[in-house]
Amino acid sequence: MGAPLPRDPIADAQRNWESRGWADVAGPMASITAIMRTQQILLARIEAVLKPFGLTFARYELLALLGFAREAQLPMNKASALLQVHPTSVTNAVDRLEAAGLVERSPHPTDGRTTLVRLTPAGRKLATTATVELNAQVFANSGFSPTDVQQLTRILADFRRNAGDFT
Amino acid sequence: MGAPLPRDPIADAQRNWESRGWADVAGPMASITAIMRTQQILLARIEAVLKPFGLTFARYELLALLGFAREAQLPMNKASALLQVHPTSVTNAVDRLEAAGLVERSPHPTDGRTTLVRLTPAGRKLATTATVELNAQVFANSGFSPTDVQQLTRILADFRRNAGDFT
DNA sequence: TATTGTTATACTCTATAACTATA
DNA sequence: TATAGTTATAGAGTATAACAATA
Repeated sequence: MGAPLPRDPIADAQRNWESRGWADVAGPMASITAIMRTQQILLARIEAVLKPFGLTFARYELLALLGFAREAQLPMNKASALLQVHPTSVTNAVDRLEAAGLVERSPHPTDGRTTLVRLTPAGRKLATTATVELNAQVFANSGFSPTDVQQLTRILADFRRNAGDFT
Repeated sequence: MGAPLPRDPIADAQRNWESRGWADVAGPMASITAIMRTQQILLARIEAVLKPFGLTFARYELLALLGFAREAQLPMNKASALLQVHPTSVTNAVDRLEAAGLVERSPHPTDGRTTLVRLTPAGRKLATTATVELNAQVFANSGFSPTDVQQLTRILADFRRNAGDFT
C-alpha cells in the first residue's frame, strides 16, 4: 500500500507517549498497536491466497474446523464457541458456504433445536487444497523465526487464557 | 462471548496440523492464529472504551496522529501512509470526524491537489481525553508482562520491517 | 503524464433486537 | 424459563474503478 516509511511509526508513537508523560504505558501501547498492524498484514496475505478459492478467512476457518471434527460436522453453537465468533457470524458464513455447495445443514437427531453443519465432499476437498496453499504461501515463510514462534505462542496463550478464552 | 473453553482451541489446531503431516508449519500457523485472536480481543476492549466518546479505533488513531503532528495537521496522503490504511478509509474517517466537529479540512497553501486535515480545539481535547481513558483502561493492564512487552515489540518490529512497513 | 483526493459501488464481518421453535 | 438458530437491520472497515483537479 505504498513505499516503506523512513521510520517505524509505532516506535515514533511510543516516543510521543513518553514525551507526554505517559511513559508508564508507552510500552504496552506500542506492543498492542504492533499487534493490530501485524494482524492487518497477515490477514491481507491470507485473504490473497484464499481469494482464488472464493473463500474469506472467516469461511476458511469454518471449513478447516469442520475438517478436523468427527464426521466433519458440528452443531452451529459449537462452531460459534470454538471459532470465538458471534452466532450470527456463523449463520452468515454457513449461508454462503451452503450456497457454494461446500457445507450442508441437517437437523440434530435428538435435539430439535440444534442444527448440524457438515462438510460436503467438495467442501472437504477445498478445505484441504486451501490449507495446502496457506501452508506453502503464508505459514512456511511466516516472517517469524522458530524462536519467535515459540515466544509468541507462549505470550499469546498466556494472554488469551487470562482474557477468558480457555482455562 | 461465552464461557471459557475447557481446552485451548489454537493448541488443538496445532496438534491437528501435526497429525496431518503439516508439522513443519504447525508452529507458525498457531502463532498467526493466536495473533488474529489476540487482535480481536484487544480491539473489542479498545472499542468499548472509545464508544462513549463516539469514536471507533480507526477514527481515534487519526485523532491521535494529528495530536502529535506539527500544528496538529497533516496532508490526507501523509495520514494514509502513516496509518497504513487505504486513502478511501482516510476520506471516510475524515468525513465522520469533520461532521462531528473534531477535524477540519483546508486547502494546502502551495499544492492545490492536496487537502490538509487539522484538529479542531474540540478534537484535540477529545483526543487527549480518549487517550487518557485508553491508557487507564487498556494499556495499564494490558495482560502482557514487561518482559512480554519487550519481546513482542522486538518480534513484531522485525516482522513489520521485513514486511516492508519501514526501513 | 503522474499525483491527490473524492465519489460511487460493492463486499466483508460484526452486533443488537426481535422472533420462532424446542428443551 | 432457558437454549438454539434465524431474520432484519444497522454500522464498521476495506477495496476497486472512475473521475476531477492540479502538478
